[in-house]
Amino acid sequence: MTHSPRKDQIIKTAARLFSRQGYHATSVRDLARELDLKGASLYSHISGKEDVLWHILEEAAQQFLGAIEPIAISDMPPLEKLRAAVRAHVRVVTGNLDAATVYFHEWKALQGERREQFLAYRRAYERYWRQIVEEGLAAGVLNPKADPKFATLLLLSAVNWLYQWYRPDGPLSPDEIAERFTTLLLEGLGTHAEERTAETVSIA
Amino acid sequence: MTHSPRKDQIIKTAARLFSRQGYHATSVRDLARELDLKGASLYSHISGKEDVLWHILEEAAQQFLGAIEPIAISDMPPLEKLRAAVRAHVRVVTGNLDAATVYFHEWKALQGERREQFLAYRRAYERYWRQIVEEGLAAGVLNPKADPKFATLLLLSAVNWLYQWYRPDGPLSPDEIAERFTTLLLEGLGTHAEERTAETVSIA
DNA sequence: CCTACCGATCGGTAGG
DNA sequence: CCTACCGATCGGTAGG
Repeated sequence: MTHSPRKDQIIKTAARLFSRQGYHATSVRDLARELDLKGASLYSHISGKEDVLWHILEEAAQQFLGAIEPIAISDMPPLEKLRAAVRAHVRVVTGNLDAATVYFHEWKALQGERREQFLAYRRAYERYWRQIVEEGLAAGVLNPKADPKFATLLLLSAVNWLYQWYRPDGPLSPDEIAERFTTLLLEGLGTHAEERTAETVSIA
Repeated sequence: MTHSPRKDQIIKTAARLFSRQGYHATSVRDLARELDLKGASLYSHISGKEDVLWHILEEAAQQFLGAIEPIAISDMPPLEKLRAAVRAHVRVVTGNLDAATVYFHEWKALQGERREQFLAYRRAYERYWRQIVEEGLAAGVLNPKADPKFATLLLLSAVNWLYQWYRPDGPLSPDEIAERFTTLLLEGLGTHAEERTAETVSIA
């Protein structure tokens, strides 16, 4: 976006405060104090408190969409798309942890048209995931027993929960986290002992 | 708990409002209006706004713990425990959707000791899940490549996200949702074509 | 359960 | 970017 450096700083600081205390629990004066100025002075840079929230949410939404879109419309093999999408999502969350937390937690504070706009962004994002899953099913590289809606939900659940537990000082890099999650999701938590035996027998 | 019917009604109504608008965005007068009385009248039943939040959160925490504990300490086979735990969790969420939403979203509004107490409940709950996963790994019924911490995280992500999309008027019953999730998580989203071939060959 | 009221704080504006 | 200020609303209390 084309903000002044000061406005960027305000938005970034607000994302930190909103992510920790929540939008409603953070006052305009809290935000101002963090920036070493008076509450009233903020209003030469912003038009209102919700305006700040909107900028955080919109930028986060653009990041998520901008990360997945090129993957979804590319001609990678479906399984590669899935891996790339998880990696992209994990990178956005880990690279913008405050904004991502606000994105998942605080959008309900939006009113009216902006709320609709935000939900449209989220639906568009989920649609890309759904597309990738359906391609994988059509290509026969995803479990044919998986309902597309449910499989998408499972993927989104896993990646969307990341902001709850990710810590930058943890032992795994974002890409390692993505890799492990994808592998676990694709291979499954089970050992498939019964299925495998049955299949081996039937093949033999 | 041993509340008066009126207090139960207050807590239930508060859970509905808190889950929709958030704790900080819901005023004591909003809550009173919903109960057809004046804001000040609430204070003969409650000792403060945070008190109401605490009751919602504590009851939700007790429900989650009360559901998983008997499963975790039972002598069911590990895979059955996992299925039962998912089913129990889904039942708690779907049967108390407002409280569950508050449980996941609004606990940050708690201050001091109650916040610590709440986090202790959540850690205890996650520990039960971890135990079940580790039993499954030890018994050889879970994918030996799965890191216990990661596998637990994946399970919790899937079940914890449920409150975000579950609607009581949806097509699937809670137990059907649990069943599909467990199957998908255990079998995995992939087809395992490569692995299966490799194993078949090595067995043969 | 009510009326009446409290001080504190809210988001935001005026004017410089 | 500041001081000074606004009306509205906040959670909560007193007293009945």
